[in-house]
Amino acid sequence: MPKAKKIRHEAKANGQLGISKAEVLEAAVRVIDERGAARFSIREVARSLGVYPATLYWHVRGNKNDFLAEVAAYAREDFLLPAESDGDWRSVLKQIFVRYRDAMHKHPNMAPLIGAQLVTNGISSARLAEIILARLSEAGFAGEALIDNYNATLAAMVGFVTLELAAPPSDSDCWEKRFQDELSRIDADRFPLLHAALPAMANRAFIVRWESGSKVPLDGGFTAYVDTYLEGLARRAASLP
Amino acid sequence: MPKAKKIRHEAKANGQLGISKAEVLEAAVRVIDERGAARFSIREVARSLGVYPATLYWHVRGNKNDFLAEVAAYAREDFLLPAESDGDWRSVLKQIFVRYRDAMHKHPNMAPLIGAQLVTNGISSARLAEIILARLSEAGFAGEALIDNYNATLAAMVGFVTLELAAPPSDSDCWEKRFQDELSRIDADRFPLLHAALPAMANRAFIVRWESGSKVPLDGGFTAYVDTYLEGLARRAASLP
DNA sequence: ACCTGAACACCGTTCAAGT
DNA sequence: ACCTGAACACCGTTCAAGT
Repeated sequence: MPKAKKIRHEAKANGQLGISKAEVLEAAVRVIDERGAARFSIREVARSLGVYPATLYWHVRGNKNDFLAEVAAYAREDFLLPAESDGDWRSVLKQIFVRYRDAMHKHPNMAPLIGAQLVTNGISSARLAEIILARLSEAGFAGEALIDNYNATLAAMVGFVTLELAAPPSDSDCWEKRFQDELSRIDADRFPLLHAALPAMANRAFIVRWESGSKVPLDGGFTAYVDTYLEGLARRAASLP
Repeated sequence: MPKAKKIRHEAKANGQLGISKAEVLEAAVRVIDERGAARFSIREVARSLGVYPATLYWHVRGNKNDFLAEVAAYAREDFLLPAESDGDWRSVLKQIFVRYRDAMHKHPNMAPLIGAQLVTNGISSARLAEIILARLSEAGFAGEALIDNYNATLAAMVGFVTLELAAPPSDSDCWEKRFQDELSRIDADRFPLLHAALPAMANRAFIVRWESGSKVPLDGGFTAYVDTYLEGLARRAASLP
């Protein structure tokens, strides 16, 4: 009997037998948190549970892609705690934006997955949709404009964080050096503004950074982004017929 | 001599011998365009070039992740044509947003990759950074606020499209049916607004859609998103000291 | 219903060897 | 410099068989 199995056997010595779907998904989240989405593998999840790989196919139907989609949906549901916040629509939306970002920063390796995954799952997503629809209605949007601004707002909520937490290509730091060399060779004549701002921007701005937002958060950028979007939303709501 | 090799041998019968790095990256883009990022493999790229897998490791250093990062950077550079547009800063930024979206809609399978990839490469990215910095400066932003709004603007440019073109989990349409069933069971008491808007929103809004933006573009949402962001930016610029 | 055990096709990556 | 050919460890997925 292999070691992992033995551990599992002891852990399950109580009445509970077998493994639940929730356990599988939680284990998957743990694997992604630890190793990153790129190095995620079904066999690794199985190992961490002391179980044969084939077992997981019983709990989660479909292929690896479907598996990841369910993990993303589960995580989103798990991370997005109830947002029963009060205040006007503008401050509630801001709270939701901030809360989503906070949640993702606790699981940075999940962010790209969730951002680039189409599937959503069940109740908590419906609750989120309902809240956003409610606040946009309160702001004055209706009909087709309500739907358009719902899509815009959801994209705004998820968009910044997905980019902010994009993963660097590999763990080796050799490319970081090459990249910094490239930056130092940016032509002051062709790119005067970029050249001038580079000391302040290096590793703190898109395109010229080499570390992810999990190491170097872009707080100022996020605040500017949210405030700008909500300011625009308020202005456009005010000019509705 | 295997078939793919023979083809390649004939194709290279002219003076040109060997394979270039650009050829490798273009082949990779083709593979992603055709099969999607999830089903991308180094061996498949090698096959499409009539070459041994090991060959690719000579042209692109690092592992599969690094390979994908270079493909994403190359594609971004290739897709983002020069944007020597005239007009005030607001209309120029809008043009850039629209152009980026158009480019991504031509290679929808590349969008999630580019959106979730940290690495950028060389000149065209620097040009993009310079243009955005120039237009934001023109709007009145400077110093730390310039950097913050640069980050916000870049995220705004990429964010919506990344979500819009998120990939569905698998090619099987069985989950689409299950998903639509779930939608039809949304509780009208708990989610009144969502329930009411569902006929108009189904497959046309985040959370309640089952097809990607490559099949069902979210044009109205994108327009609302861009106009809202730029309106906010203009207002905040106007109130600068 | 839930899991084992083994099998198969495929992939990423390395490396010595060729030209 | 650039590519072959083979090798190895690992993975996704299936399936009959167990309980």
